Amino acid sequence: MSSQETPRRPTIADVARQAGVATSTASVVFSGKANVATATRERVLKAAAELGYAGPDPRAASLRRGRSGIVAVVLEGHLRAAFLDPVTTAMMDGLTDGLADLSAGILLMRDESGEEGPAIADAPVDAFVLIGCSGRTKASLEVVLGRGLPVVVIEGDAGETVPRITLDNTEAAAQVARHVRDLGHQDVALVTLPLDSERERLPVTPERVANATIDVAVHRLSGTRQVFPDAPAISASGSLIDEGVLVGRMLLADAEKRPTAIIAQSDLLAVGVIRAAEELGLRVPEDLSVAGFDGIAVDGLSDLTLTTSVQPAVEKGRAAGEQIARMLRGEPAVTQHLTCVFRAGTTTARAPR
Amino acid sequence: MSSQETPRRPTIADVARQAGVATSTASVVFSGKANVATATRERVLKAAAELGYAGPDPRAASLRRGRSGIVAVVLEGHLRAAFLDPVTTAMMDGLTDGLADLSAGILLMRDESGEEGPAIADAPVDAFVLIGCSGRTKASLEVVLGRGLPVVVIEGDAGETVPRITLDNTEAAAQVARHVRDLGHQDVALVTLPLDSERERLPVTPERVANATIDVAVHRLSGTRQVFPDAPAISASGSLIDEGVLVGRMLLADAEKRPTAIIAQSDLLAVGVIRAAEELGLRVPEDLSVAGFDGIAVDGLSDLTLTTSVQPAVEKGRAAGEQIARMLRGEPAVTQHLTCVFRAGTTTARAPR
DNA sequence: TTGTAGGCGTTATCAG
DNA sequence: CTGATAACGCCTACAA
Repeated sequence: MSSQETPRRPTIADVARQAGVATSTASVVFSGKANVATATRERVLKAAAELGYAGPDPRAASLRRGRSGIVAVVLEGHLRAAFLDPVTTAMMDGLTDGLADLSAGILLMRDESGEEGPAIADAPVDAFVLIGCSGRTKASLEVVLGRGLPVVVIEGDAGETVPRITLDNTEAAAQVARHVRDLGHQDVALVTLPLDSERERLPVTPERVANATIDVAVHRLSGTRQVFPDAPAISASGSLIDEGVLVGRMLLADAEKRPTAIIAQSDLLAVGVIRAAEELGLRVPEDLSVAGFDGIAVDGLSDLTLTTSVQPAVEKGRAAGEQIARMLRGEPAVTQHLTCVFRAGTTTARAPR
Repeated sequence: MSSQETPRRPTIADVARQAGVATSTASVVFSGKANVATATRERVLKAAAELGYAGPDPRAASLRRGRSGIVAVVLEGHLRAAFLDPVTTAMMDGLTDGLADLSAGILLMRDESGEEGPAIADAPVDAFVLIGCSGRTKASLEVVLGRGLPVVVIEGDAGETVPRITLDNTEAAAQVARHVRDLGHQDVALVTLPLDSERERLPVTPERVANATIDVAVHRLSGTRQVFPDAPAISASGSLIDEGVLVGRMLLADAEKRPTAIIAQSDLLAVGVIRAAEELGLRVPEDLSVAGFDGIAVDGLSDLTLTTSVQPAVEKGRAAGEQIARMLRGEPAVTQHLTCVFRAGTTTARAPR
């Protein structure tokens, strides 16, 4: 009789049978939802060990419970690019915290325009976090809303009905600009984040701003322009140190009409600008003041402290996680507006005269 | 009669009823597994639209199919730290490629010692990729193997039975060292990666090496020591530019017995060392030769090209993804040994005499 | 081409 | 505290 072939994995029913209890009892032993007599529990555990049963199949449990314990994070563009950005990683960090109560996992997805993998349309997740909702991401939002799953949008233009996490980019940028102005600077140049998916390294023109799709860049720019309406600006092709170096060189090339201060829309860009300045033998901040945005810990800027606006990157993630948690509990989610904090560093000083 | 309250989401059965077809037919319409008369399909789709049915519930589908379409990636330590490392991000990139055939999602997890979230023990995933299997990660490996799921370990000490992706760290490091030796250097100092989870910035002693838990550091060190058995070494507390600066200062502090070359175990550390040298007014490579490891594109090293060993970071990820794909197809997976390629750059030169 | 039936492995409910 | 039973929502032979 021992010739029965059973290559299939044991189920909780097998365990229960082996232990001489009901499946429901065995189930409770594993879920811990109710009290079980110690003797019974031991019997079940022993049976499980004998059969090599490693606990309930999560897929079946998901179906039954209606929850998979996974939250999808939809990023724009290649995953690699996303993780190159310290702000994004910090945010992910906060997200894991905010989701901690749910002890939910994070499923990474990019919002590919959809031709190939079904991906976001049928991922077994309980909720979605969309990051930077611009253009194509809106299509993703449609799909998600169609599925009727909870969704939170971080720093994206998603409409009033969707709970969002927003930042006071405009005001924070204005604050940085005021600091620079108060130091006496009048010749100021700007380095912006990419304005659209083209990501071209180009002078910023009113037309380009009008057609821009990346809100963060537009908002920060408008804040800065409140103070320096006519400051020349160049858009970087990404938030990278090397980009900052390239744009910095462009802005500092002409020794005649060199600005006395450069305001960048990200700390990485600012560091690049500083490096470009050093290349040219300019001292920061004596000859050139440089300000950034984000307030991340930039690796490789040994001694200087960057003047910047510190954005609550971790907090953004945490807030999103908390809203998701609320929605999954059936409570209404709310849009949360977070604010940046200005930090005066050692990279800005009074304008040389 | 319209007073019926149905707050529950429609199922495929509801759609089928509404369309006047069998559930199986409706199912096929969505899965596309078989041919359906165009008219019928349209009817089903219309019914779905009317009911607001957004496609099959992925949880139910997973159970039925026995696949969730998700692969877990287990990282050591905080996600933030993991993604600060360019090698890791590159690897993730490759992984997404390698997994592309499966159009599987990537579930990020950290291998926390387990007290809290069930996490890895019951995530609804089809397979696992463990990265850097040191110490606590081994516990994770146990759990995964217990679940009987396919698993691949990248650069970790997991035993012969587990398919792994490995790197010839020892030989590659030896190669870098030989290059430096062939340039005539005799006073050489080393900067290693952290040796253990303590991550202390300390001189490397034989005792510390004996107790080291991070294989990568040990292997690279042993390769270098094949050529420079007595070179003094300091372990960094992480693979960061700023760490390289700190350790660089330590190694270069004493102008009397300053090394003529420094070999770092990562490119980021090497860049830091270069920066430390510049601070001291040393020219690289004229006064000091510096070599790294990894061959990543370091953001912010404008003109120099680092002498280094280029590791196939992206390929590591892709290889892991491919092995996972094979295992899920039922084919046997194999351990894959990848090799680094030495690259002579402009940061090393003949030893000054 | 379409319909019917059974089960994937759990867990919630409720009765004992 | 334990046990029986009914879903959870879908997929896939197999039959018509």
